[in-house]
Amino acid sequence: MQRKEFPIDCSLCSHLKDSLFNGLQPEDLSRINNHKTCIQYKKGQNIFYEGTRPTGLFCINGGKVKVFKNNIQGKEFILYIAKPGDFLGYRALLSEEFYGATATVLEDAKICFIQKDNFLEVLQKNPVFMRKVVKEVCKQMGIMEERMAELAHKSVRERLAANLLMLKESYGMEGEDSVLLDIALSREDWASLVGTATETVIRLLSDFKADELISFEGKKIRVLDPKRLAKQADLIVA
Amino acid sequence: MQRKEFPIDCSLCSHLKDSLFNGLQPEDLSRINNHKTCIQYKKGQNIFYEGTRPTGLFCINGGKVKVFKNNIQGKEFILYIAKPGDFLGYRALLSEEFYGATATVLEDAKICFIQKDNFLEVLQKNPVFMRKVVKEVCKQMGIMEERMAELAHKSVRERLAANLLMLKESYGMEGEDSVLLDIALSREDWASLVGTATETVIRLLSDFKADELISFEGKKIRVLDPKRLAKQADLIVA
DNA sequence: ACCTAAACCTGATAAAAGTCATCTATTTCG
DNA sequence: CGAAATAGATGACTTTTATCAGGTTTAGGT
Repeated sequence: MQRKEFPIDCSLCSHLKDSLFNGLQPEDLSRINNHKTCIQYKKGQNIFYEGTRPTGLFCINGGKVKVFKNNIQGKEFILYIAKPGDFLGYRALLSEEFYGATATVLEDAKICFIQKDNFLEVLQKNPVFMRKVVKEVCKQMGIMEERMAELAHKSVRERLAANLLMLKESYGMEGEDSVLLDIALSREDWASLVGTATETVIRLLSDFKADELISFEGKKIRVLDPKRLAKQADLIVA
Repeated sequence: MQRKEFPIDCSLCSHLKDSLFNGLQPEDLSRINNHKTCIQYKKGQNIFYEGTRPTGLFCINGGKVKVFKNNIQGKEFILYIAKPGDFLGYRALLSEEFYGATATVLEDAKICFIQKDNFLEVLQKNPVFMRKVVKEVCKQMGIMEERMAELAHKSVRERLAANLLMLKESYGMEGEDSVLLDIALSREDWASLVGTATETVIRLLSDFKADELISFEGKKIRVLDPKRLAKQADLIVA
């Protein structure tokens, strides 16, 4: 498990514009920049573990990461899939708790780590940044509330369709007449995301494929008919 | 629908010590105090509606309130049950979105309303208070993540047991050898909380009663055997 | 107190989804 | 390259839970 560092300057980071650090004063950004460590991770490596104490903030520069909880039987439930520009691990950092979930690399990643103190100090002395962080956290919470209600009332089929559309928003690459989800998830990961068994996901994805709602492209999925997929998701009983 | 106001001074409020306003500078607290309106609500009245724009913050002085989302078929899912000292509606206020849920009074309530501007200004000029709010929001988020994973992987029986224990923490009144849940929820509300059908809740509660895990006391539930209930909740397959 | 509506309960049935077993395809790695 | 491990797929079966339909009890309003 080698830790390969790579050099990068926050102010030149191509994901700065998508990040919460966007708009930070140059002096604050350089403070962040000067106190960070950037490491390359391979698929399958863990960034942090549920039950451990956060010591800083992770900022994704490249690759994809899943954040999940394990239940007693070891079944995963995926809370988020993070992409470049996203912060990782700030929830537990700000609530001063242990990590509530584990983060594992889905696709080879470059991730910068900012020491807790540096991040918190920049946060404290910069009310505008603080306000942005609060806004983002509350927005995320709204998304979670939505997802929770779905989990409570929608069928697995509906949830799978909803998740396909959700990933289309974040990872969709527009083709002509269809959208490729630029993220390689195993059937097991799909099951962890939707909250169901792997076999059920396999069956439902085949159904969707048979109905020409999606097609498979290697490990990736192409969304052929978002509208009909939305109908599957929305429980439009009609 | 009469709006009956009642007079109260924040600094003398018996729930101040449980509230996020606790520790606020006297001048800030008095600013909040001077710009609030306190109203009495009857059971069944709504505080705010999903899809509308927040104009301020609600602070519960007495009674209980459920915050829920409605799905397309009109089935409710209860996100929180708020009690005196709790803030209501701050999530949407801080994320600058419309309300994502509806709030309805479960037990006659006294609720203070603080105009958005006043709250936000006190928040902005008071980094310590801001930090407390962030901490609380992130803590809530952790709770939601936990609940979401439960929803994804636990059976209805387990979730009902878990919710009984959860409400025991917030509303439990210790008796000798048992704990009364001091909150009157209808079977339908229990179903909305657990994420299941009303009939299923009825059956499972009867089961739990037959197993002498709980007993009924009017509309309230007495927890007789928290330990065995925890076993029901925890999915200790063994 | 009485009437009505709502809440609560029970049983029968059906649908959804989980589990288990097995088999095939695809990676991975020595 | 070939063996082994992992991922994907499919069928049979079981369990869980929702739904529907019918009851009874309780609560609220006049």
